[in-house]
Amino acid sequence: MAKEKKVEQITDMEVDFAQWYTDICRKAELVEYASVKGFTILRPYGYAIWENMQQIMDAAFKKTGHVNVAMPVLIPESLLKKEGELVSGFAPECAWVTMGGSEELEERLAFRPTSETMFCDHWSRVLHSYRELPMLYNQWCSVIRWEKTTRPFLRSREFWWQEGHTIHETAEEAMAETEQQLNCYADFYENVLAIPVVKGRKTEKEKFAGAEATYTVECMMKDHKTLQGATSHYFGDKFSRAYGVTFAGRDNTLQYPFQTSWGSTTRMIGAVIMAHGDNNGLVLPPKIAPIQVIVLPVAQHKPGVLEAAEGLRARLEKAGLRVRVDDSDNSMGWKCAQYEMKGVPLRVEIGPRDIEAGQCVLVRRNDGEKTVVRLEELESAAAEQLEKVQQGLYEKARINLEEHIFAAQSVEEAKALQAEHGGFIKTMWCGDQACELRMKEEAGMSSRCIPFEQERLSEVCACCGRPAKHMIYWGVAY
RNA sequence: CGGGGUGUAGCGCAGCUGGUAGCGCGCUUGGUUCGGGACCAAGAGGCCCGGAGUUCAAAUCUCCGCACUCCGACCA
Repeated sequence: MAKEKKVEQITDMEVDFAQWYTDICRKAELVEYASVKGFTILRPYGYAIWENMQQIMDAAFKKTGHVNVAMPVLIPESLLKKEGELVSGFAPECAWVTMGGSEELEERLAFRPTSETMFCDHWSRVLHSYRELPMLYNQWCSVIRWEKTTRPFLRSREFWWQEGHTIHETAEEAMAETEQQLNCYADFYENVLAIPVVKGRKTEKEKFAGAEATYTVECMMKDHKTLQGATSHYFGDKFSRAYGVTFAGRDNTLQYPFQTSWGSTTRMIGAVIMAHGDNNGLVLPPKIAPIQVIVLPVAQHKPGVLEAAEGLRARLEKAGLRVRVDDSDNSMGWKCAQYEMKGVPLRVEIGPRDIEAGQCVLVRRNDGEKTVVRLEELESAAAEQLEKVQQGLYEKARINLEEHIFAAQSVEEAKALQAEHGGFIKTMWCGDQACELRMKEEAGMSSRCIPFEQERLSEVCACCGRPAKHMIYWGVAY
């Protein structure tokens, strides 16, 4: 008989996945609601996860020649309006500033929902020659989109992200950049977040407003709904023409550069929660965990125990790990539960009996596996266990993805498969938006992407029976 | 933006056949505990979401807002 749980109980995911998710966000102290609807506060523990993500991604961006900049938060309406598709895409969710002090503004100013317009406006002034290309810019900031319904990390009216914006001399270079950055996201998801992805192209209906093509990494959550992980867009020269961005080419003719943009957001924290979390709480991949190892002294009042625990902390820190000791006088059980809730990947237990035996106990968060190790092997053993957590998480997520991709030959079959299993339903598709709308209408699924890795499931579109152009993945998305 | 649910102590809730508040956890102090969510004692903590009504009297009844939450539509 389980004891009554008294510390911050969270709802089981099988009972109510949405409530489980919200419970983790709040009780692991990642996020708190702010006083304006749809706005959230990233608390220290949640922000620390974001900082770790930022550090790793930022280093990857810099390695491929990108530099960081900071653009203004406000966009004049006239500037936003220069590219028609972008405006119609984002206008419905813009927040506007209409007053400056007590004066009504001549022209209202939009809070940036995304910054293509400002990058273009800037480039139209500073770009002169092909010699200055490419310009590989990125910015870390928050943007505002007036969403109707909001959920922590997954959809809020303000969210933090990075937006990369680049311009290139040729279309080929810009396409290569788009692909490179998509791969950068895929690598980050798989190697850092331990979440496997499906790479592909968005349909016309789902692509970014104003883009010529949008590429995406799609992931599978534990409730078998899908999440768009990050996107990379190819713009051609559409925006540079709209914003008058020009340069003198090698042949001294005036030319328009080719452009890309790519973004990833704090939604990735939501992805981690729903890809790895369990009924005991959050489970963090070691590479982004604010605390990678929690050292718990057992019977800490006994002489020598706290000192031993501190010694382990010092050694692990020296080995480059993020480590904490909990020497509060909460019970052992409470502490175990607490750090499980917070998703700390590895727990080290040390008590009088261990000290006497010259050992300590390592416990993995993802599968509860305990390993007794000699004290002198602590550093290598901890590193090894953290690696096993990373691999264990990826492996479980990979199986969850692979076991939830189903092929269908008709809308009815697709609907039935989705209802029974969730996941990605793959079908052939003629490329017609009418069929896409029908799938949404009748089966409740949107197109997620046209995977790069194509299969020939049949010769005809599952919706209309006409000749098929692509295999496409459908799903219920966050 | 449509449909449901919920707003009372930090958190979870009770009180809702009107008479200005209570329980559990947490918090503070002291003590005993400590190998998986400990125990005893003494405390601190509330414009009962907001605004209008009805009434001698409103957490409770009536309207109107607002927020959160879930399910759709829209979107990272």
